[in-house]
Amino acid sequence: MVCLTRSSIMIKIGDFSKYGRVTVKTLRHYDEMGLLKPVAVDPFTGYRYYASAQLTRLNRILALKELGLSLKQIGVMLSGDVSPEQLREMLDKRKAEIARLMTREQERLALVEARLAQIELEGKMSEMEVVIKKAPAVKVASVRGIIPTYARQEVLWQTLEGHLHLHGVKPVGPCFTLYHNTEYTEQNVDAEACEPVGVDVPTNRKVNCYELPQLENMACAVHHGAFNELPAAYAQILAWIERNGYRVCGPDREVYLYTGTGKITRQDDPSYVTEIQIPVEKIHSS
Amino acid sequence: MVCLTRSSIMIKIGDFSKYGRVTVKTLRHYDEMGLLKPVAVDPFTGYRYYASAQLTRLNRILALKELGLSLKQIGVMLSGDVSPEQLREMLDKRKAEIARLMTREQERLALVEARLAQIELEGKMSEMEVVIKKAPAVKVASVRGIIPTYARQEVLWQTLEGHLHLHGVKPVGPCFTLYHNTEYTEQNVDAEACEPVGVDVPTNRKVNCYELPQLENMACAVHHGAFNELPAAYAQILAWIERNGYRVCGPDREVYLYTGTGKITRQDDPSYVTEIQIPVEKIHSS
DNA sequence: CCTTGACTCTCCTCCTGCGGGAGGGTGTAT
DNA sequence: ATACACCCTCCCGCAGGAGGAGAGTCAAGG
Repeated sequence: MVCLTRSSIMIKIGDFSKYGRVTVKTLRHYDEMGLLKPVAVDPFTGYRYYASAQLTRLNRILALKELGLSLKQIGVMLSGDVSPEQLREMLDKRKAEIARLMTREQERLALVEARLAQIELEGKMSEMEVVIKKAPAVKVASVRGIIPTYARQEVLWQTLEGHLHLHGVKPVGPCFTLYHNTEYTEQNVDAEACEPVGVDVPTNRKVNCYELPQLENMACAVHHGAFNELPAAYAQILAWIERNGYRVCGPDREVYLYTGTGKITRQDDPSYVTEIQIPVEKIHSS
Repeated sequence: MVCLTRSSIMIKIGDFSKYGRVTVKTLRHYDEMGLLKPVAVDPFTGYRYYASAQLTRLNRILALKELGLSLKQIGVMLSGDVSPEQLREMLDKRKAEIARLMTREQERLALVEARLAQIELEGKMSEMEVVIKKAPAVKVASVRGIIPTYARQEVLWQTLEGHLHLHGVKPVGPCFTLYHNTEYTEQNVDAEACEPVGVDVPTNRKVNCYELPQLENMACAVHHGAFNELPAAYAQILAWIERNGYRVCGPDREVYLYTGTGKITRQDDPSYVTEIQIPVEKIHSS
């Protein structure tokens, strides 16, 4: 059945796998990878024969695998031509990787717990999902001004689109409004109507053209419905931001993804689709 | 270039991928998985057309993916027929999984740091690898006794092998010695010579036959060299055990994987291969 | 109307570290 | 001679896409 000690110079793969506590499949895999070649292979039958001394190398492989290193990295480390400095470098890299993974899992844990808390509270999943995304840099033409209420943006848009039409420039993406108020207000809103453009647009007293820088962390959520429901949507996102340990760190955007014919005629069209994007940063909980 | 807002009821995959900040590949993948089907597919060209309202579902998917859930699980959750209780159960399971993963990574981090410390200290990798392995339950025939020194085990082995030969029983694996001393000693060693057997062997005053239970955590290392070098090997393993937060918790085994002709004639044959197995348990560092 | 360039489609392969199984040869003990 | 336990080499599958080949489509400008 199992080979005896005295014949151990030529161990068949099954016995070697028992001594090393790994599966036969694993040994064949390591052979194929070049990590652990049997001392002999019968040229006729293809049988692999191992020597007990190879358990040392097998253990080395397993020990490095315990550290979470890939088989390829292990192969490099065991290839022999690695200096202690290189070795230390690899382990340092691995250490940083583990640290990254840990913080990531930590965040996930927090997210899951926030979800669970919400389910306890409301008995269901939220109907609005908030996701952290990156906003790429974008060149915009814009008109900024103080408007009496959120609903009264027409003057900004008319100025902007007239200007673009005049210069024959077409937007290259959905338009959006930037809200510069740092506190919530119902009146005298500091708003900036923006159209993404592909080329520079001549500016004047009213119309600007510049590049919005890339933002790494935008809390984004899509609102599907009338504009007059947007405040409720904002409230939900802000609650999410607070629940998940973030803080608002800049002007938020309201991206108009679908507005019917393109002319905003009513505030209460239920088919409108708007994305709210709020730049946030992580609060460093010490 | 990019579709304008007013035509957004039929968004092509490229634009939709920009709005949702995912790759086109990902969208196609989700389509194939059945997670997010476009509202329309041109039957002639195969072009996928999305509606901006589908960003809601996309965000839901991304939010759940952030939690580390698999696409399959997400599919179940979004299928609609999941009660809040089931939902909570799934999240609870996920939470436990994250916790498991975290402790695992924690351990890995400790292992990596132990390695790094060792490299700092010795300037190279250890030449002996220690690995934690499971020892399966094994039925053995054995002879136990107090022997004057480690090297003087012949009497035990002669008794045991004579008995086995008498009953025509052959070992089914490499033999080993169990050392029962709880403290280190050079003299009057409490040793037990063991041969794994497949069937019950008649016992007598000297020879026992019983099943060694399975052990979950054995610190294992292979020594490749003469028996009189074994004390140094033990010292290394014990150092490893201490460095890595374990504690010895039972009698250790010395497994004779290769002993030349099978008759131990010399103590200093450099081709001997011996595995040292020390049962350990994790110290709960509070 | 035609071209051009940007999109889009459907395959196909690759990545990690093996596990499972098919189909077929080996070795040894009875 | 015949079991029966081993061993071999493919090949597929796993998660979540990335990368690319080869070919078809669409819209704008000349």
